[in-house]
Amino acid sequence: MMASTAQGARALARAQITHDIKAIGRQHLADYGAAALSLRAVARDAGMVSSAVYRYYPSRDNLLTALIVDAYDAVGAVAEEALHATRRRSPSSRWVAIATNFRAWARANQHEYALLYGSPVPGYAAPSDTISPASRVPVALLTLLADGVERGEIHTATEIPTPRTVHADFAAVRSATAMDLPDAVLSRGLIAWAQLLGTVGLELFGHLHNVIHDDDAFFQLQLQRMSTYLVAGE
Amino acid sequence: MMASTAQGARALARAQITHDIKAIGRQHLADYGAAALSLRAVARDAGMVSSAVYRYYPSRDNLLTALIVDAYDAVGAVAEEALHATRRRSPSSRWVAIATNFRAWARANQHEYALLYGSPVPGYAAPSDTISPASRVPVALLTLLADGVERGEIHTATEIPTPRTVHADFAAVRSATAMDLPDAVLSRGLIAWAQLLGTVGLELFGHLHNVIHDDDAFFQLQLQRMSTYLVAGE
DNA sequence: CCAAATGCAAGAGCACTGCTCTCGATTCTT
DNA sequence: AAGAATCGAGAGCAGTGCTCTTGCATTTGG
Repeated sequence: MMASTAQGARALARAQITHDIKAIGRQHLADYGAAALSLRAVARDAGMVSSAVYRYYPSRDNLLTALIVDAYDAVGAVAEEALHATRRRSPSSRWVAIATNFRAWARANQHEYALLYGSPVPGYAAPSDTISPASRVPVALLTLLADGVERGEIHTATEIPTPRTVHADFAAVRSATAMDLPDAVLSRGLIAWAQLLGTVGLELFGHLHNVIHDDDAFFQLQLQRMSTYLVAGE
Repeated sequence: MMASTAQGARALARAQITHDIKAIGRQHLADYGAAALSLRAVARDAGMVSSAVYRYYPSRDNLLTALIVDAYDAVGAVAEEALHATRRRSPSSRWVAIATNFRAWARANQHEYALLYGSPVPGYAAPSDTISPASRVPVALLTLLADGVERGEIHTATEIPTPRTVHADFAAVRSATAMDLPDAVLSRGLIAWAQLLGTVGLELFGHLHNVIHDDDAFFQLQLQRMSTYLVAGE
């Protein structure tokens, strides 16, 4: 009933154990993947019986959600770091920085990446507390674009008309983020975001096996093309 | 020991039952997703005990592989159909046709799509008999591009230099497919392919929820932009 | 044409999973 | 100090993939 800190020794122990279980779960996730995440195995590693874990996480999906939130925050932090470190650079090089960091995180945390951006685990519905951390990377991209628009470094003309319904959705994004992003820029931004997810997915999920051997150089090339398109349009 | 057709009545029954099990498995896959595909449940639906199924599919992963191959062939056929139906049209409208068909198939077969292009099921290594059906959609894209290059309808100039290692990989694709596709075109083709996978993934896996409401119009818009970029470059 | 070899379905069983419930023991609150 | 809340452990249920044995049916060879 006390949600705050520094309660009794019991509350402290509870916080510690809750954290430990999550850490072990994260290790299992990294080692064996989400589908192989077993509460019983985590319990064994934590030195307790499986039913005891249920005192801390009411279900396996609940633990998975905690890990998902952490992963979104981790990759979001990585993207934001690149965003801020490149404050004075051109929009295209900022996108290169963000995307490069994003891919590096994905390669270093393959199972987490699959959990976030691959197929959702069946029967699992992402709870609402995941949507805020999940939007950190997209927001970083939008910030980069808004900065670029403000400085006049991004092509904003609309060669292709935006359908009315999509225009309304884009307007909602503008008001929700308080960023001034023309339809064409939002459209290209979502193209770049989808292209990044697609390229990283192709690489990580093995679809480029025996086709592309120098993954680093290939990614860099594609990213260079895409970042040019992102700022200049076609 | 007889692999050919029309052997005894027993061999016929075996082929029939093998087919039936796969059909039930496909139904379960469509209904509940790959991770929930249970050999025991399939056996129940087939009216036999679980151990009997092992006479036809030596493991769950083996059945899954059969379903994956079928799914790749199904989506490959859909892409090729669009390719051939648009033989005389412009490259960009051909890509629109292929991508539209691809997305329609993905929406109608969400769990299959997740199985093919989402995160790979953990512990499962795609056997080599999946790579040929898996390449049907990419090959359709390459064919479209090669046709366009031959007719001079695709921008082939190279504004961005291709790294040596990637150039070698691209050259291997050229010789393997016997298609004359300049580096720049291959690079843009892989951008379009990744963008398609990314956009469909974003939509199907719920990442555009509460952001984009008119999925059809949005997809069409993005596709229009991308197909223009694909043929014209930036 | 009958006997041996083979194919098959069924059942039991092993080790694992998520999850629930009960039962003492510890800890916190009053 | 007494009562209430919390905790870890254990047993148990229903489910999973997979293996092995057992008995029956079919196919094949002499």
